[in-house]
Amino acid sequence: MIGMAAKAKSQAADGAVPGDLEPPAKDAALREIIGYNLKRTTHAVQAGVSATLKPFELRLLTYSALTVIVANPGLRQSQLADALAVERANVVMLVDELEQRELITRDKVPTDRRAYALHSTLKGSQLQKAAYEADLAYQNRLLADLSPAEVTQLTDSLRKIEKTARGLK
Amino acid sequence: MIGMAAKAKSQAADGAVPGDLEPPAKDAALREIIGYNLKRTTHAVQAGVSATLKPFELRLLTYSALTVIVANPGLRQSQLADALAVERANVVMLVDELEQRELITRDKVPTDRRAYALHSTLKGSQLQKAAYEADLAYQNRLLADLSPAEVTQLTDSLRKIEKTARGLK
DNA sequence: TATTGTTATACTCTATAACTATA
DNA sequence: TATAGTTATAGAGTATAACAATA
Repeated sequence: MIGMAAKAKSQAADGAVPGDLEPPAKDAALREIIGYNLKRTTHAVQAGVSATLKPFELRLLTYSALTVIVANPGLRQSQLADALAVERANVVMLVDELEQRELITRDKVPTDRRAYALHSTLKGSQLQKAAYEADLAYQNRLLADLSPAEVTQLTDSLRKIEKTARGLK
Repeated sequence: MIGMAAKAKSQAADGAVPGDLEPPAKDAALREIIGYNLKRTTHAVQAGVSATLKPFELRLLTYSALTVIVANPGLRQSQLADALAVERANVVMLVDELEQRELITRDKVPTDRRAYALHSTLKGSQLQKAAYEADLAYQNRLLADLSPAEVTQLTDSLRKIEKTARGLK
């Protein structure tokens, strides 16, 4: 909160008040900017997810990568990059980290000697499962104020926007 | 895209197929994770907004800060930090940058010699207005697939989630 | 020529801790 | 003591460019 008096709050709700020296609600100017709402919400959620993942020694990205690998055994690094919507170059150290922790293996592909096939180890699958359950529990708390229909609507809208954004690029 | 055959695509849509060697849809494993959908969408949108702001030589944060300052003349740096949902320390260089570009002024507050009151200059207001219009135009393209009701619902859901996330912290 | 993985580098956003000058 | 602004530092996520090996 921006620390304003109740008086200023009601003024802000009434719209512009000439000579109003108190600032209006903190994000009034950003309220209509969808990108900023997305950013604020994402940031707040990510802080929670990061905290949820901390006991598993996973970050957002390592968790996401591990989840994709568990669900898609044998995929290539470039496919993982696509799935995570980041550049190939940025998954290298990610995969290094998971491999060093023996959560995944990087296996040579006989038919294409440039490529690696990624597989989770048992340890990796187990860690992913535990982290995933913690994440889902966190999400349930996060979405407590939303009806199932609202959640569906939300993810639907997010995907539409993402698709449009990538298309515009 | 993860570069799969149409065959694999339809299999993925049908659910798990034993012995399926093709990876399923790229984000299938992440589909139910609201945090990841938020992140992906936000990232895609931010790339677009950044591109939109580039001609004005503004970044996401400098644009957001300038917008808040234009709408809230005289606010303090700590209030700006609150409005942007970042720590005080992180707005210092932001404000430095805007001040050096003569988009805002940092004025001493007579009643509190620790504080600065932030005001946009004419140049700053004009730049903000132009950038804001470009941003709104981009948003309109971004939200083209959504009905007004969906947009309202989306921002509503985002705020609910943000509030819950900050409350859980 | 195009693609897979890699290295190196840099930028943006953010947090934390410790400091100063006020209040 | 508490607050406003500051400095310094670190970490996370991402992009770009250039390269070797292979297709």
